[in-house]
Amino acid sequence: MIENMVHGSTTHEVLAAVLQVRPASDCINAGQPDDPRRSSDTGPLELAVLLWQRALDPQKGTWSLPGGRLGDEEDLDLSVRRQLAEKVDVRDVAHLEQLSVFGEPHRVPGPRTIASTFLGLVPLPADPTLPPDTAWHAVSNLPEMAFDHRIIVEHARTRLAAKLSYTNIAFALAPDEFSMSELREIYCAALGYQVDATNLQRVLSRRGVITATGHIARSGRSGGRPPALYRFTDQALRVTDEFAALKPPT
Amino acid sequence: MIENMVHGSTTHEVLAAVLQVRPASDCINAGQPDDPRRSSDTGPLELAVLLWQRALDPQKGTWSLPGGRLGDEEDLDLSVRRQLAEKVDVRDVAHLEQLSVFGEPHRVPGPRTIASTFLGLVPLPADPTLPPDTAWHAVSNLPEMAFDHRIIVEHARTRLAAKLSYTNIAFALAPDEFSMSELREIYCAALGYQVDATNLQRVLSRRGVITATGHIARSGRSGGRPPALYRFTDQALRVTDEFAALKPPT
DNA sequence: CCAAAAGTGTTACGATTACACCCATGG
DNA sequence: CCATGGGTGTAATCGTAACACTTTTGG
Repeated sequence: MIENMVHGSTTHEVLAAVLQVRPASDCINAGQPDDPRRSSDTGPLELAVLLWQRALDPQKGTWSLPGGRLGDEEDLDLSVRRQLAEKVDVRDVAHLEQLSVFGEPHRVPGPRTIASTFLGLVPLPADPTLPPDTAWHAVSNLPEMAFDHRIIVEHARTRLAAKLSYTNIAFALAPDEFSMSELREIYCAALGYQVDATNLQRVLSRRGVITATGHIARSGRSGGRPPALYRFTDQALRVTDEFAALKPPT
Repeated sequence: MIENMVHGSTTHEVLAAVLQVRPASDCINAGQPDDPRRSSDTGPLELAVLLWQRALDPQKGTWSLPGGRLGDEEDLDLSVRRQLAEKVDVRDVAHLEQLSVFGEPHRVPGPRTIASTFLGLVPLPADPTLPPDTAWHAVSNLPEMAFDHRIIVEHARTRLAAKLSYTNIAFALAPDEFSMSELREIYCAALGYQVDATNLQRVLSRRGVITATGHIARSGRSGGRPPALYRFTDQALRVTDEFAALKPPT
């Protein structure tokens, strides 16, 4: 590593908290096994983050966010996508947005490194094959993490929960087509509390966030009425309920 | 300027969009002179941003946000505060928060420079004496601006408007003590639309954002009942109404 | 026919907006 | 005593939460 501490010159890295709602059984240290009587066959869902384990010092053995040094002619977003593709073989990032910058002079050992952090979301059906040092971890039960990476994951979780409420950001977590029950479980996993499928349907429909496809799925092994399928109207982030209060006059 | 394009090494700057709600007459290019019959004696209020005019190329004559190169051992927030104090003599920043990072490789000429951008707020009574090349500009009527600085101001305005709705961020715009009419005008100026003082009172009181001081101001020259005075309960940012929808069960 | 899952409808509640009305002061 | 601004109260509206009830399927 080239040491280069000329005044005003710093190293810049990007770090991504890549989140996915996925079957808890596929995560390391999943949270408490919840409600055993569940609809889908895949087991309970859990909000998970992608981490790799450091094989070398500093902080050998702790878990880190994927990312790395920004290329000379590289845009920040593209750098994140490149590093996710190269280092952990993840190419299905449906949404990527900036979180904050971490710039404390000694946040990591060695030359001063400023980190731009990102939230990335991977939709449910995708299950990329990961390198051996890489794994999904339940956000509710994080391992010992390197440097300031734990805070970044917390930021990501908070941002996701907030945007689930006032944007269509769940498009980046859900499959193309889904039943309201499936979508409900995704919301429950991401938010960490129970959401009612009926009301979720009404809220998202009135805002135009989801659209019925007209397709009907087959009912599961245990019977039950076959569910109607929906899709997200847009595949890019859209704010749907901007103001919590003090709305502009109509 | 030291050219230093060693791989991975970049220059880092901070840029601040410093906003204040202030008498429109003190701003360059204030918006349309609104409603002439107004309460206060200072004239209509306007949301303004602090800019300095470039005396040299590149982009000579255009207006820039205050900021500059990050110091070697300097935290980002402190760097912003230092540069505001040194370069434009502003020390009354009541609130400072990160906006996004701009990292396109050629966003400015010369060596690659990544900019961390910030929103700063200055409360109303403060009126720092500015250097001659520096002035407040109405956000509704920005001059020709350098590089990507106009976008940054737009981000700042959007962020402020959003947070006025679900946080106590107005503490950083208002004086220590104020009547509801005064606060109403601040909200109107910052949001760009009419807000009702009665309802503003109720919303902010119920949330505990403002507290009555018990003091009563004197009525103005044109008579009228003397207004009760209030203050913000907290002098730091607090989220008061987190979820727009999909609230967690009680 | 019964259990399970999905969908529909109704009610209740909370928060905000809009607006009419009363209060206090200066001229 | 009247114009001006400040404060209080109430009704209307909107959106969501909660929950009971109906529909459709598999065993």
